[in-house]
Amino acid sequence: MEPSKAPEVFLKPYDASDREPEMLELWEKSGYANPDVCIEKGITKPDAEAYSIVLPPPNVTGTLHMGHAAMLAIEDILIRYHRMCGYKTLWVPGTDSAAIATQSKVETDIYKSEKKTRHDLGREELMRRIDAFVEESKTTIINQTKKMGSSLDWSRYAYTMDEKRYAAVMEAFVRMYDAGLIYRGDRIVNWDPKLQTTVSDDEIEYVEQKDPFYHFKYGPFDIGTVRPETKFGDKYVVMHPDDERYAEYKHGQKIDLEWINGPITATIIKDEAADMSFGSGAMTITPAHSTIDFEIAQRHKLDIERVIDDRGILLDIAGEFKGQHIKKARPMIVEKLRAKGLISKVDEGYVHNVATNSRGGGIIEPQIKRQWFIAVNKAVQFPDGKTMTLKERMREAVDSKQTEIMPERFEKIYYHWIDNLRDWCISRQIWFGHRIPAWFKGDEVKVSVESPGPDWEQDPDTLDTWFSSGLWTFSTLGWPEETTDLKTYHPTSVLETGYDILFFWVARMILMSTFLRGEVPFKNVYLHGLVRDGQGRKMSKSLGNIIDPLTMIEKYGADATRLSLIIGAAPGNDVKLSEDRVRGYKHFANKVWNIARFVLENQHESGALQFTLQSKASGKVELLESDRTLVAEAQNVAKAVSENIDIFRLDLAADTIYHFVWDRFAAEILEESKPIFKGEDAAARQSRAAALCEILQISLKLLHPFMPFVTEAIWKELPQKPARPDDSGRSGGDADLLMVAKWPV
RNA sequence: GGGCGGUUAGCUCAGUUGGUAGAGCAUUCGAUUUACACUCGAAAUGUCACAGGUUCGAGCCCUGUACCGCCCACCA
Repeated sequence: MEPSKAPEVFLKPYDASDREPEMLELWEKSGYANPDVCIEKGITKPDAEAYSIVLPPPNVTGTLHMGHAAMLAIEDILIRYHRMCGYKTLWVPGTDSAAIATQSKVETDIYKSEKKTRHDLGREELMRRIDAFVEESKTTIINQTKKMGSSLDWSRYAYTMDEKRYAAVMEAFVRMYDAGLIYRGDRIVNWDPKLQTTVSDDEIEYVEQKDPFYHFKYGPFDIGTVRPETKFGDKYVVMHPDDERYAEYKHGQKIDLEWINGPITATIIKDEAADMSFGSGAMTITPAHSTIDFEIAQRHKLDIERVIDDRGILLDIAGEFKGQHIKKARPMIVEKLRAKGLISKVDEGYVHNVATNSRGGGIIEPQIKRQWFIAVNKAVQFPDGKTMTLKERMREAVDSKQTEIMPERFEKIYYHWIDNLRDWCISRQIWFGHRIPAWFKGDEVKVSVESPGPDWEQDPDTLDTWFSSGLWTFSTLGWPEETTDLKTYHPTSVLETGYDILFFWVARMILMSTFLRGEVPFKNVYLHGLVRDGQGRKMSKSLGNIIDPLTMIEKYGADATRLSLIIGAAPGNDVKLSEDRVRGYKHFANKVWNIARFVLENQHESGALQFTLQSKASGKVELLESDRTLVAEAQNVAKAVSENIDIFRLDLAADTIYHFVWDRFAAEILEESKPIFKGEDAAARQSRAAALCEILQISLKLLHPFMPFVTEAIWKELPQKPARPDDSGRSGGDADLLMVAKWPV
């Protein structure tokens, strides 16, 4: 008996760079990433359960890095698995404007090439430049995203600054304002003197710094500071009420003393904020430039006076130092105090944390400013009738398990964040972003989407980028319109993202969704780890240890790149990635390819692949007992893989199928088959060939979510697509593309 | 200062309700035409950080210690 030939493509090793673009085109043409198409073609039942993920939108102006690649791989696995299982499956793509980052990038570029600042250009011109930059660079990230094999529904693409999302942001602001959740007030905020804008608490990064720590004689007290330049206005001495060292001083008592610019009268304040164990236990306060001092001042209704302006220049109160920049003034002030004999001691090398703007900004200077805030401690009524504060609601969402965070340990971190949450400052003084729908006329303020009249001026500020991001799960689905998409796909099934943005984003989406829709934005939060280099270091340009996903895709294929990010990556744990790892999985792709070749070369024994799944129904060929056992084994693997995916253990799922395919199917089952095919027993040959076909199919399906390209490429070469054994959910038999074939469980 | 995670083979890591220590990569030796050299087979390597405790039995549970990493925090 002559062996039938496998299709000729199998005579060469699998070439990912050759086949992947072809598969991408097949998928794109099919439209199967769009659930509406799947329903139309009878692949998905119209009343099937929905499964949806909204892609955390990458920065429009960025390029794809391994973190994105990991995110795309994980989400695509979940999506492809559920699509194959028959769910009405939607994965919504989008990009983010990343306001501050984008604006400062464009500003920097302009300054480099033209020596012009944004003020030279003006607001309109800068916006034009930014739009042009965004337009140019967004195709880059979109194309790179596609190369990973991400089965996103591009017909639903959203951009945070597009018309619909913009409208959603305006609507959200107005509704929250009307509900009394958004207010405008003078409060102490984080001011970035470099970027000239406020920054939210979460965007602050503490950087360790070494500075001299000065001890001053402040009347009878010893006070310390690293910032002498803020001390001009200090006229209150604060100490703990229980501090026995200062028992003789009474709250409110006045003391005359000599200070930087002459004699002043200081007032004693007893407050528990003073730490008895730190230094002398006594401190002076600068309420206008320190959050804690501001709070003390408010508690005791003390005077609050600004010392430093928005650019870091000393004000009138500094006397002879007025007009100086704080950096330059500091040594001069120290010198003067020293000359007056007011310095008692200097500790060089005092290590402390300095607040900086994590978005490439400067050192934060707390300032009192009139800004827009979201009140997190104010009780309001939610759409579902509940009345509570935002904080309480955010806690409840997770506490009640409406939203489950995985790995579970992150729930604690989430609670901790909420408990320490203060009112959220949402206005920014940068130009690129969503405008605040507030209108001013003299002292009057009106909040509305449209201008109230010709003589009203719009608030020049823009919104914190996370305000719009908070709406993302539902603004992408059409909110505020009550669209079919919104009803079908919200709350979304899973929010999958890196653990580093749990606070920035996840918590804010819960806030926005519960308030504006009365429901959580997602049922599950799955947090993946960070991708690091082979030695566990962060990937960075300066270390030169960046592994570029696109390079890996070119060299080893997207399938290999995906697997390298999945296998061995336990939920929430960082992944250490090396090129060797990616290479190893390329070998695996080729292995699968050759398994298919071997099976196809022997298919003549069973009268073509179509036999396999039909055999039971038609009764044409009876599998031998031993072969039935082998098929059952593959089916058990399918069960194990499914169970692991269901609990987000993609690493274990991938590991299971990997080892079954290589160590069991290829190494043992195929090897054992060789003598059978050489043998004289025709029934045994036929039965074995049929079993191998069956196992191959199961394997391809199980592998497909993890390595969609090579499996789809093999599927395409199957001489005859296997017909489906049953039609639960789909009318067209097993599909033309593996992407929508029925999951084998 | 508070919290979280980690410590298992040379390297990177699994080990899911406690039951004789595992994988990949790397190393060494060997093989080869009914798939695959992007292959196959075999070998070697471990006081599971340390010290106690619970248990018939602990990598796993409890207590403590050490080191590494991360997050949070307004010590002036």
